[in-house]
Amino acid sequence: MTEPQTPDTAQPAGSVKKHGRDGKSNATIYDIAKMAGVNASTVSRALSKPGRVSSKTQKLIEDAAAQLNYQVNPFARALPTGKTNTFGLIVADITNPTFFDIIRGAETTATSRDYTLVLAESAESPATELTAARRLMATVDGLILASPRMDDDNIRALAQDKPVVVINREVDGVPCVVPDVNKGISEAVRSMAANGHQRIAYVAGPPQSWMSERRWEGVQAACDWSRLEAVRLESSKPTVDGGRKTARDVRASGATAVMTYNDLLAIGLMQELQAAGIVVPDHISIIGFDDIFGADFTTPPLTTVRSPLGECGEAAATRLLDLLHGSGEQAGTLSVETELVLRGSSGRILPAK
Amino acid sequence: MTEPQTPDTAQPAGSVKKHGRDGKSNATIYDIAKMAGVNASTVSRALSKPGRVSSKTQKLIEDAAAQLNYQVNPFARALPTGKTNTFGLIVADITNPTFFDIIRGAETTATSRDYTLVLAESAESPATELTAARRLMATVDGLILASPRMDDDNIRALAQDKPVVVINREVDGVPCVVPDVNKGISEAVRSMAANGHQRIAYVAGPPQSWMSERRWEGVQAACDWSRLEAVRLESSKPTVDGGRKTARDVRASGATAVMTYNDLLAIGLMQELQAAGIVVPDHISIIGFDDIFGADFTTPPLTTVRSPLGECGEAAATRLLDLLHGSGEQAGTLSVETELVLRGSSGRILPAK
DNA sequence: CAAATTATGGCAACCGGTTGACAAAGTAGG
DNA sequence: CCTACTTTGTCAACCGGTTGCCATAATTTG
Repeated sequence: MTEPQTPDTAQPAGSVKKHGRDGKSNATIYDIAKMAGVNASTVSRALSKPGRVSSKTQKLIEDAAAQLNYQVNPFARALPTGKTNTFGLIVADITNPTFFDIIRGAETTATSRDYTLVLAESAESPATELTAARRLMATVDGLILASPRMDDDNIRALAQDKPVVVINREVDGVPCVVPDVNKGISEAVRSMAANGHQRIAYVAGPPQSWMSERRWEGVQAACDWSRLEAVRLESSKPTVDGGRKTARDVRASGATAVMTYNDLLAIGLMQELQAAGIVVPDHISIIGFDDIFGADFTTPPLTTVRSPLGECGEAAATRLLDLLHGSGEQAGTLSVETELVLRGSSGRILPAK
Repeated sequence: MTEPQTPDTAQPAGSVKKHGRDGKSNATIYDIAKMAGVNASTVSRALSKPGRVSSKTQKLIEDAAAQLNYQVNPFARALPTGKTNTFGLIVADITNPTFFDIIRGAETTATSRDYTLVLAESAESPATELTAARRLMATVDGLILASPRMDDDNIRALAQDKPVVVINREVDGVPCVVPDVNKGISEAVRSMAANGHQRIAYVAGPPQSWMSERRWEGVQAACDWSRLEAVRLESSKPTVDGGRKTARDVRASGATAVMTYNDLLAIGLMQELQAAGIVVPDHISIIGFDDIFGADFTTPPLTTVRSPLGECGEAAATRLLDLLHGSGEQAGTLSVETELVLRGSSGRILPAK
């Protein structure tokens, strides 16, 4: 359908030659074999199995290859071996800055280990995500799922097929890389306790977000420990706009400090509160999560619990690569530390006047 | 070297079976052929050439395929055809938010047309960029270069091989998608003229940036037209930090309004000026370029000349896909409009006191 | 110096599709 | 009813590597 039929007359005689094919097309191992006077299989071995051929034929072949500017055809190689030197990364939302660093971390690691990164997005939809994953599965050696939205079962099913590493969520039986929120949260809560806050609100993220629950649990636990009161509020969407819409609930909650599921919510909330004349942090403290790009653009700059997202991306890619090369653990969760980044949006509350 | 030798004893008898291969491996067209009682080539035709086989065998085959949960092997298909349904996107810096919309635009378009996007980064280095491009060339049907740093000649050489589309730069003989800065700039300059500014500074970007020069030319032209004075300043790096460092020069320049090569510079500059007690926009107006994510997080929010980056990504991908399918222009530049986004960082200057 | 090993290269099958050439079957036209 | 023209499906070659098996050459050992 989408593929236009190519009528036999498509290639006008000796007309302008466009892409590829023209003359010095790509050299194959057969060309090298001919030039070096050996068999193609010898060339194949010389080029992939070190030590399998004598050093002088090796040199002969390498010279010929260099001269012909040879490059392996990845498809021809992938066909018999099934290996593509490629892995996939699926993120929930490409424009969400949370994923910027994850992508970069994964890309850097991939390139440095001579792998290619294929990127796909799920647009926050479990169904799209599954489709994308299935599609990628065919062409990659392994898959990284960052903040996946699909069922645990689906993830496990995928992991059955090829190595899969999950970021930002824990799935039984699948290797995961997850920021351990507790350290960062307890630092944050202690800081708030020290500043005299007594009642802390947590603005939750999407209901299907595993991480949002962990953060809420962390906040509750830390508040318990510091003998503060924790209240939970919901948000419509984990975006700046969603954050604005929570302002009303936040004020109604009577909390003097707010932690939000992510920085986007925090920024939106702060904008809305400031627009209503509320001074941050004098009247209310705001703390986000993740320390995304732009978190310090605000006035005051946002205090936040940083997750080392770049590291997560790297770690996940490294783990996946290890898995592909036979080393590395089969499953289990790798924790990375979080920490409080203290900026201007949190502090001591001003005595009510 | 990196590939661990697999000793013959690698597969311990009937041990734990891991990924793939185990039993219900992937079905091939041969399996379908057997099941449907036809030849494999008939299956191939039924599945790709619509109308080439009778409707009843078609149905027979489709049923069998569905039952076997068949999926084409992309490599097997790519080998004879050379088509991979994949294209590459190389950006200068993955963490630069400028590129995120481009990436998303390209990814969305790719997915919607059933293509897969492969992402690579050049880390702002022409050499790395070229390497990445060469590497990708082997596995993709075409390539998009966003703000490429390499020579025009290298780009043309790549374009010789497979379709290439360039974003944010004009290269002779290669299809390009470039925001036309003039409209946005003249809106910006007129706005400043109307607000009584007389002397406008432009903070330039990296010397090898094609776009930075266009913007400078645009600023000059617009200032000429409005009879304002334009002065040019240099920056060390096009980042927030680089922006901070230009604050001194900006103050020394005597300009009351500043346009910067990009939003990052503008944000850094604004932070530094504010830290020195200068009020934006009362004492100085600041206007950025691009309208990146986070440009409205600042206080005051940043006025900026928006480039529709998402559209650029989409347009580039669309153009590339058209090229791949035989339609579409061979070369030439597609302009997309820019516009002024008026926010709080620019305005009337306060009479010096 | 012959026999036993080992290092090296060649042969051919295979990975899973695609496609040109052709034969068999079906449909029309005379 | 027979020839001419379409359909529809089969055959076989091919894309460019990889790899098990075997034969020969080189080297070691007795």
